[in-house]
Amino acid sequence: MERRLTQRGRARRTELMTCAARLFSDQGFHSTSVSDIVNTLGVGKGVFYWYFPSKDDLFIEILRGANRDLRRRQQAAIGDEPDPLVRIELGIRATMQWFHEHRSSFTLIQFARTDDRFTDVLAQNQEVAIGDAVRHIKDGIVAGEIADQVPEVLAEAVVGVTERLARTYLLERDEPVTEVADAAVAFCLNGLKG
Amino acid sequence: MERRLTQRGRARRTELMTCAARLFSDQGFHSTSVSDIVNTLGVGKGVFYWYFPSKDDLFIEILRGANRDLRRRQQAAIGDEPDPLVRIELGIRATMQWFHEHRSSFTLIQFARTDDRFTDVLAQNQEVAIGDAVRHIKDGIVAGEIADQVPEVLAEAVVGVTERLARTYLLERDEPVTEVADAAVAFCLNGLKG
Amino acid sequence: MERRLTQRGRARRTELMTCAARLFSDQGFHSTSVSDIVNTLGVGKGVFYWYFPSKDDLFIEILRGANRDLRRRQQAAIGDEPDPLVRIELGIRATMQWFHEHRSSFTLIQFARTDDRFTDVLAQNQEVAIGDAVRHIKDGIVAGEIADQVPEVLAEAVVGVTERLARTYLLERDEPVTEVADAAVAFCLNGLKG
Amino acid sequence: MERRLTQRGRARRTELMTCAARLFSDQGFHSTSVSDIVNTLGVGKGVFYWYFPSKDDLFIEILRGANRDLRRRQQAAIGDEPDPLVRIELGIRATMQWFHEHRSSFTLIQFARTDDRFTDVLAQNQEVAIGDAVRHIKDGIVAGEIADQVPEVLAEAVVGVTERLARTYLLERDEPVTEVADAAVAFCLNGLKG
DNA sequence: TATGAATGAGTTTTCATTCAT
DNA sequence: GATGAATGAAAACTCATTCAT
Repeated sequence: MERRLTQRGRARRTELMTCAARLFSDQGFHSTSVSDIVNTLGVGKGVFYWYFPSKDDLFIEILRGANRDLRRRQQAAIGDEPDPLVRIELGIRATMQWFHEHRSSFTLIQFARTDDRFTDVLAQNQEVAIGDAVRHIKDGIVAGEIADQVPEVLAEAVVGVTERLARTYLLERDEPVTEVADAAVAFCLNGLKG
Repeated sequence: MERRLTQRGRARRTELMTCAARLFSDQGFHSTSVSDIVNTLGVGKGVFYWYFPSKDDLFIEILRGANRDLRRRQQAAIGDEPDPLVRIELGIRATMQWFHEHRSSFTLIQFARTDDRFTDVLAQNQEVAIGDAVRHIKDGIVAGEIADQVPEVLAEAVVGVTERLARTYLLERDEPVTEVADAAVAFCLNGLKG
Repeated sequence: MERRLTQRGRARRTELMTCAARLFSDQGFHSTSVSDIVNTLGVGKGVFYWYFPSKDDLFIEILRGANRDLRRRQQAAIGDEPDPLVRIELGIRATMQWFHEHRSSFTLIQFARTDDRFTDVLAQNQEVAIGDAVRHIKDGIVAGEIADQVPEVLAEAVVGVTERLARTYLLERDEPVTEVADAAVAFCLNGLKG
Repeated sequence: MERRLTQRGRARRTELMTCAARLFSDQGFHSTSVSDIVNTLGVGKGVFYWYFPSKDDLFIEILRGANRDLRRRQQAAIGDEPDPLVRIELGIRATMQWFHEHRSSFTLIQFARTDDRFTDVLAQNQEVAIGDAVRHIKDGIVAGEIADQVPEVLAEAVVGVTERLARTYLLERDEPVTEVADAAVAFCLNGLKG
């Protein structure tokens, strides 16, 4: 049942989501209990269930929110750039930057992939993301700048490189974003050109 | 405590590991209880704790075993091939094939990355895997066949592409291994050459 | 604290009681939360506690009201009929009719009997009801129309028949009231005459 | 999943059922928590869930067991008595005696009627019980000893009288069984003869 | 070796009630 | 009078692990 929230209510809700996202990413979804969350905020346990029907639902909302945000960032970065290859480059860089700023979200997405209850949400998100990339790649193929391969496969490859470098160098080793982005861009553009 | 096992004992142990691996990958590590495992095998709960000190330990052993197996496969595939690029190609293909044959292991590795208790084991495994790839890449750079970039970064990129394509096309969509491997190889070799 | 209510206030109060009675009888007392009640009416939770000190109190009031109503109906039906047996018959018929029109109340009374918190209220109600019947029966014995047995026991038997037939045929099978009442009357009058 | 129980296991299971039945009937089903049950027995909470999948299931088993027992008692009492009216009388007396000895079961049945989760079980039980009575009544009608009315309705009336007198005089006032049974028999036989 | 039984801390969730605005 | 927010004790249930036999 959708609840009508006051100003204060909306603030609480956001507070819960932020707090939970951090705890989930730090200790893992399963190791974070609802008690952990409400204790961290210093509120009663009922508060949680006033705003979310269940722990799972909260997690799903976090996932959805993260994806919405990432996509917004990508679109903003790409703007109305005409060259498909440049669009892809801008997309990779924006993604890298966003992962850098939202490490916790990154971890959550990784986890969500391993639990049946969340794979659906993820699948929807992925479809959109891959769809975006595919459009640019098709443009690039038409323009003769990208090898004539199945665009979707190329898109997956680009995403694979970006995510992997982000995890290893941004999350685990905390290296400078720009350099990591440079490496990803270089590898991907070469991979695409064929 | 290391236990001295009889012939039959070793068989039981393996049976437990195989069964657990399948259940973990099907339903997730957390959703699979020790009871699930022993019930599936139709044995008592004591059996489990006779062979493994804890559920975590069992999982770690599974991970270790999987990695040992994958590496063996890669090395066998590469043999003493002299050309570094071909070595990389053979490695990618062997990996793809192995993922195809051991889907469940793939899922488990994905999961292990999201839980602090297992990241250590994974890190060790990864180090070895990346180390292998790095050697080939360095050879390739020396031979002038690969762009002069940080070899480790390139290795990560290759692994990123391989894993991603494996997950999307082998696990989720069950497409023919060879084609997926072809795509991975093509993208990676281009990405490496610069 | 007795509250002085405005016109509108009394309406609200009645609305709450009616709504709660329906929910209690549909889903059971325990399975109906105060939230359910106020949500059904589309009001805030404070409203409930403005009109009733607690959920239990509300239920008790509902019980009292139902009984008051039933008794009024019986008395109206009996009027100043002189023949004791006819008085009993009219009472049975009125009761049956009332159960027919107030199924939910019937269910609530059944439930109340199983919970210590409400048995007191019920006991009082029962005493009155049995008392009424006992008077008619005594008159009947004096008039030689009813067997000379302990009047209270006979009264209980009559109530037993009436309630049972009401539950089985009115509530569970929704059969026509008159026929059910006929059957109850026939059995009871025979039972009484001895 | 059906569990294979040892001697000791079966004893525990019975112990749990007996204890729970008593607590349910003393304090009510809802007011008795699983913790109450296991604490009363001085065992851990897991024990409960080792033997029963849920609190509801336990309750259902108790209901089924009680009914099985009551019916056995009725059949034993009736034996191969040829006269239908005497059979009914013996049935009423046996029932009364059983209610006397199993007060707690009586309360439980009353409660079960008010909760949707249990009405199914009850309905099955009732069908059997009414069916038994109906057979005797039909015989009685054929023999000309019972009024020619719908047998099922008569059966319901008999049950109504028996239950009501049992509740009022055995449970609430603890009067001697034989006298209560006498009263029930007298009223019912008269009611049946018409 | 193997089994069924037992433990109990820990988890998610519910809900009657109170409170600040 | 009325609302949404907050409380927190208590409930049902889970499950890794240990133990007696």
